Order: sequence, then C-alpha cells, then structure tokens
Amino acid sequence: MKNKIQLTVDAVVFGYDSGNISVLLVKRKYEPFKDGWALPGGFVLENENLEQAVQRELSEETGAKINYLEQLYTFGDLGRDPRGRVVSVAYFGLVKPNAFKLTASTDAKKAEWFDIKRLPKLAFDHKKILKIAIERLQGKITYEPIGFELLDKKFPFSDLEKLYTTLLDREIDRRNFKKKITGLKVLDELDEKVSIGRGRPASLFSFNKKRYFQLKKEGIIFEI
Amino acid sequence: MKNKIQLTVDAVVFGYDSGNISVLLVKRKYEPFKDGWALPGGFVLENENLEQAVQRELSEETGAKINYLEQLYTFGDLGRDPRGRVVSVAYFGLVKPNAFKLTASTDAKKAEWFDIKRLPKLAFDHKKILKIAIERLQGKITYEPIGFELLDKKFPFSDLEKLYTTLLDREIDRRNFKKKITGLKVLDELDEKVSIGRGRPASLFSFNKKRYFQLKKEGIIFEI
DNA sequence: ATTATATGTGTAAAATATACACAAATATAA
DNA sequence: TTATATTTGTGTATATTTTACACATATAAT
Repeated sequence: MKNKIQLTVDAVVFGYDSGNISVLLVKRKYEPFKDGWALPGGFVLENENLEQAVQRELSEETGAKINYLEQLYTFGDLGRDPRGRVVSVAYFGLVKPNAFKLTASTDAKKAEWFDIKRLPKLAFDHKKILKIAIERLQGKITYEPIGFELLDKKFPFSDLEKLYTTLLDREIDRRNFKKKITGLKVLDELDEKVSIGRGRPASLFSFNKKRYFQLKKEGIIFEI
Repeated sequence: MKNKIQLTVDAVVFGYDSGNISVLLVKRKYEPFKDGWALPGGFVLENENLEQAVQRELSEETGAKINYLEQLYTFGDLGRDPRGRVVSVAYFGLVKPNAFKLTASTDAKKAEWFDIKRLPKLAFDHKKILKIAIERLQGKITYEPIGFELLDKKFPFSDLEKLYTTLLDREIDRRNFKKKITGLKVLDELDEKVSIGRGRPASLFSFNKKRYFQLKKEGIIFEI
C-alpha cells in the first residue's frame, strides 16, 4: 500500500530519588547508534495502539511498567533517523522509585537511570525529545499535582518539598507550600512517623487519589 | 519494509466572525465516508515533514494558508479508519476572518465553515479530535493571548472582549478585562476610530507581536 | 549534656482580583 | 430637531490571594 511510513514510539520516563531526577535510558544493541544511549522505544505494530506499543517496548527493554503515561509530542522531521523516514510518537511517563527492577533484554543491551543533569550523548533526536519532556514536566508540575506519581506511597512532607525545589530549580517557602498543598486536601496525614538520620521525625503522608480525581473533574487548577 | 503504517495529518482550524466560532470542514469526495463532512487532512508523503503535510492538505482542500498552527495530539487507536490501520497527527490552527477565500479541489468536494455549535455528523473519529481541539482552544486562550490570531489586524477592543466571552462561554467584566490586557502591553492603540451601527465610535487596536514574543520568552503567564 | 539538624507552625503586609455605575459619542426614531 | 437607544470608555473601594518571615520541638551525633 502506498504512503506507508515507519512509525515508532519513544518513552521519556522520569524517576526521582532523594533529590535527583533521573530518566530511563537504554544502551542500543544494534545499528544505528549501536552501543549508544537512547530513549526506550521501538516500532509500532499493526495490531496494537500507541500506548500499548510504548508499554510493550518499555517492558521489553527495561522491565518497567509505568502507571502515569501521557502523550508528549510527535516528531516527524525528515532525517531524524538514518534508516529513512521514521515518525515517532513520544510519551512522557513518571514512576515511583523502587517500583520495579531494571532488566534489559531484546533490543537493548541494558537499561539505566541517568540523572538529568548528567546525561550521556543520545541517539537520534532524543536530546530534543528529552528537552521537551523536561519542559513539560516542569510546566505540568506547577498546575497539576503529578509530583505524587514520583514519590513512594508514604512519604514525609519534606520529600514533596524537595521534589518541587528540584524540579522547579528554586527555593520554596515551606510554610506557604504546605498551606497550598494542604488546602487542596489531596494529602492524608498518617498516624506514622519516620526518622531518617538526625532531626525531628516527620509525619508520613499519603496521596488521596479520590480527591485528586475529583479536583481534576472540577477543573481546579493549582499553582505553586 | 516491515512495520510501516499509514500516517495522516488532520487539521482543526478555527475561525471567528462576529460572535461565532467556526471550524473548517470539507465534504469528502471519495470513500470511506463519501459525501460526509470531515476535518481537512490526508496522507503524509515520504519527503515532507508533518507541518508541511498539513499545510499542503489545507491548501489543496480548502485554499487556506494558516499562520498559527500547532500540533494537537496523535490518534492511533485501532479501528479509527475503515481502510485499516491509520495513525493521524492532528493539528490545531487559528485564522483571521477573510484571510482567504475557500476553494475546494482535489480530494474534497467543497470546504465550509461550520459554527462549532451547529456541527454536522463527522467522518472517522473526527468528532473526538474536534472535541479535544475545542478544549485546547478554551484552555489555551486563558493563559496565552492567542485570541489575536483570530481577529483582524485592527480591531475595536469590544471584539476581543466578545471573542473571549464566546470562547469561554461566560461574561467578562469589561473594565477588569481591559485592565489586564492593557497591563500586558500587547495592544497598541491606534489613532483611528471605527463606528459600526449606533453607539459611540470605538478606538482601534492592533496586536504588538514583538511584545508578545518577549512575554513568551520571559515565560509570563496571564490568566483571564 | 551539648550541639547539630530537620520538622512543624501563624501572622502581618503586599499584591492581585473583583465588584460595581455613570458620562460620552453616535445612530435611529419620533 | 429633539429624544431615545446603544455602544464605548473609565476609577475606586473591597475582598481575596500571595508572600515574607522566625522560633520552638524532636531526634541523632558528638
């Protein structure tokens, strides 16, 4: 059939661990860019939709199963792949730390987390894709509480605060931030405390999904 | 080559004329959905990038040349096209009224503007695409002054106000709205007045693109 | 026991958003 | 030509939201 084009999906999956934002990359097993680092991804099959394709590729290449996944942008410039015309639908994902163990396989030699401040050279136009994904992450986090997707089920409030200062790359006033988040009522304070190293032990919080979806439904926007 | 998929582009182009928001549709010449209304669009060629493809299809099918065009979303569900697996990259465009004359041709019997409140039945999953485009339009207009893309070069302030009330489907306080827009300094007041029908003649304004790009660069957000 | 470190909490000032009404300039109708 | 209807144009007072800011408490390390 005429007018067919090679279609791929690529995933930019962000993770967060104790003050560092990292992104999941795979080392390529085959040409082009053999042994180079790239975003996980691959060709879309005839009988799967786009999101299935991303999840399949992520699972095959890294062992990851991502809960939060949204479409980012579609990259279709000529010459972005040396194999010829390839259009790629990029996705944007967030995972909790320790949500899975990395396991390489099929197309990828190995999968690894990279701090977004210390990235290796990337294959294809993946540097550009990653840049757009980081902008989306920074933009989105200011008006939707997706930050929780990056934290453990139970977390001290300071984790959330540190996540935001890291992502937004600026200081946040602890009291004002807490006032704002508390006002949204998306956090449940647990009867549990955790003490990490010195300092006063912190109450643990968990994320109230029900309330979150209610807010989303009402179109309520928050602004950090 | 394996793994190739049919790739199309579709355009949701909005226009605005004296209180009505309309969208550009074409009547299909061929099966599937022969004689049905659809978004302008078509197959992406091997040697053109996505934006070129949309502009080409728009030009071929409607004669339109769109200034403001951004990617909306990529639709890749199975079964969205009876011809088989077709993935479509949808674009979102805005045009000034009278920017061009509609001229049908190649694939389309004719092109027409439809008030978004009186839409015909649409081919494929174009209803869904249009719905997402309308949400994008309503969302975007509250934090980026893209409304100007829909107005003539010179316009009375009341046009802008009416556009916003129409798009957001709610009343806007004229004084407060003007305060906000004036504060952005994206409008230049001209030494010209226009009088349409009865009532006091209105000053004409024009949109200061330089200032607009400066604001964008600074990441300044406005909120209606 | 002392010191260092992280958590937890409230209030006052500043900035922003909202509510609100009448005069001026024109077209139309009487 | 006068009166009436219609649209534009403008400021201030109040409410709401955001920001700035400091010290007591609970623990670990020395």
